[in-house]
Amino acid sequence: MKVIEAVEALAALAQESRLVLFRMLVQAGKDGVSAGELSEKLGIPPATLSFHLKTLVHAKLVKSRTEGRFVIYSANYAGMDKLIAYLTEHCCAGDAAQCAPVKKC
Amino acid sequence: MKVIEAVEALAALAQESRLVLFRMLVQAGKDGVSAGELSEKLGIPPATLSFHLKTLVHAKLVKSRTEGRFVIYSANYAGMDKLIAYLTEHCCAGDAAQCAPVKKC
DNA sequence: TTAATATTTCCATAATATTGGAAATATAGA
DNA sequence: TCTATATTTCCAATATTATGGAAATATTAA
Repeated sequence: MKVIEAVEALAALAQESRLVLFRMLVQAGKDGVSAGELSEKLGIPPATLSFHLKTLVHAKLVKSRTEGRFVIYSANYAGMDKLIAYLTEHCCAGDAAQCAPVKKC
Repeated sequence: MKVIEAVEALAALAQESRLVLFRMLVQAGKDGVSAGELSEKLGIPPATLSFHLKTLVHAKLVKSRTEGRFVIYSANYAGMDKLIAYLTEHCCAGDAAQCAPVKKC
């Protein structure tokens, strides 16, 4: 993962609405949630939510599929894995023993 | 870790100069690096760098100590651990098997 | 085809973040 | 004390991001 990609993924999560949104999608699992349901549950107007979803999709943390008139969004676990791997690597660089997450494993 | 704290830590890292800066501090280890040396190595003017350092310190990802006229900055591994733990938890919530970082452990 | 529903794009406004020169602050040494 | 060095704060310009109403697009069902 390149620095720019990491920055984009971090920026996508560095906003309260989007972090809450992402958590909701992670909890929803593979089935995902429609844009409308997300808008309603989060109390965010459709246009605003669409902007945030686009940001997360572009950062490869969320994916979408179309089902009829509905667009279903779901967490992209692979993208999140890459981000966590990047952070873990750079957190531990030079001295792995300093990094608790690795010690715990 | 609360959502707001996670957002602040993510935002602190979601900027290229700061992510590169943080990586440099992680690699430098406990000894840390002075503000001036960071400014020179990164090619960022002192005032701008000071702004970025303040952002990282406020997010608890970096700490500083004063040595004479110098201010030495170093990575706060504990803070980074908390962020990674938060992300790992919320990445895996609901179905731990989906999350590669956990499977690898 | 027409009406209803779902979502996105367009656009303007508002809010927040970034940048860096210049001045202010702080410490060390002569 | 005076000067040099290190860093931060102040401040204003610039850039980026967030917000949401209204219009546009797309699909379904009647």
